[in-house]
Amino acid sequence: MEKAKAVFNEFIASKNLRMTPQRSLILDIFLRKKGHLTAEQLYDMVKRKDPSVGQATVYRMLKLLSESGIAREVDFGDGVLRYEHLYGREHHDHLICTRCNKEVEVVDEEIERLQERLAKRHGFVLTGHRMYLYGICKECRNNVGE
Amino acid sequence: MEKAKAVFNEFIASKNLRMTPQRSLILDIFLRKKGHLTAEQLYDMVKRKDPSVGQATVYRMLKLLSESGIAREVDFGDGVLRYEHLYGREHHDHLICTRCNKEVEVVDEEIERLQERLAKRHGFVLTGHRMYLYGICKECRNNVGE
DNA sequence: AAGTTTATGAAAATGATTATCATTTTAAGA
DNA sequence: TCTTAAAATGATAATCATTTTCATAAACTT
Repeated sequence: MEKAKAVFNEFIASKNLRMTPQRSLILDIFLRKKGHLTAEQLYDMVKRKDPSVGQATVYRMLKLLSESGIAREVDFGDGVLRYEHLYGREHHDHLICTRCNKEVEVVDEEIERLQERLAKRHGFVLTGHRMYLYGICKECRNNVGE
Repeated sequence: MEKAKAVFNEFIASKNLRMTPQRSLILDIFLRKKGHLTAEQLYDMVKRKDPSVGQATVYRMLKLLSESGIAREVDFGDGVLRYEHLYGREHHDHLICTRCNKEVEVVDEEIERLQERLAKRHGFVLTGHRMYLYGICKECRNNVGE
C-alpha cells in the first residue's frame, strides 16, 4: 500500500503532474478496496469522506491509475468499466457465474503459455489478453428450480 | 444461408413473433457479410437497399439474431458492439493487433480444453467464454518508426 | 373483414464516460 | 515569501452507442 503510493508518486513526477489532496484521497480509498470497483462506486465512497470532490476527478484519477500500472480496467461486457488494483497482485482472469454473478479470479499457467504460442503462430507478439469464462457455479446448480 | 433463415423462422414462431419484410431484408444482408459488423455498418447497408428502414429496427433485429443463436455479440472493449453470424461457423476467439487493428480469428483446441478443466476445478460448468488476445502483428513490428 | 397483437420509424431518453471552461491549486523560481 | 506558469478541480454540457416511447402501420386470428 505504501509501495503503491510511492509508485504513483513516481509516475506523477515522471509525467510532470501534481499530487493533490483529492488524488491522495481517491488513491487511499481505492487501494483499501479489494475486488472490482466501478467509477460510480468509488465516487460514492470518496464523497462520503469529502463531498466536495467531483466525479470527473474520480474518472480522471482512474485513468491515471490505469496508466501508472496500479490499476487495471476490467470490462465484463455489461456496459460499465470496473477497476481493480493490480499492485503487488498476480495477473488473473475471471470466471463468472451467469446466474448469481459470482466472480472468481483464476489463473492457469498452461493457458497463458498456450496463448503466447497461439499468438506467435500467427506472427503476433502478445502484449496482453482478456479472458472471461462464463458458467454456472456449483451452488446455483444445486439450487435449480428455486 | 437457407438453413439459417429456417432457424430464424422457427425462432420467430416459437416466440410468437412475426416475420416482416424489414426483418427479412436485414437477415439477408447480415448473412451475406463475413466478419464483424457493427449495428451502424449494418444499418448503412440496409439503408442502401431500403432507406425507409429505421435504425432501431436494425438494433432490435440484432438482439433477436443473438437470442436465436444465429449471431454472436462480440465486444472488443472499444465501446461498440460487433456482431458476427455464427450459423454453420466454428467457434473462434480473436487476436487483435493494437497498432493496426487487424483482427485474426483463432482457435486452439487445447486452450478450450484447459478452460473447461479450469472451470470444473472451481466447481463451474462452462457455458461460454470470451478470449481476446492483444498484441503487435508482424507487419507492424517491421514498420516500427514509420 | 374486425379485432388483437406485434412491428415499425422518428424522436426522445438513457447512461456511462469525456470534454469544456472558469476558477483554484500546486510547485518551482525569483 | 511572493510570483507565476502549468496543471487540477468541479460543475456542467457534450458525446455517442444503444434503448424506450409512442403513435401509426402491418400481421396473424377467428
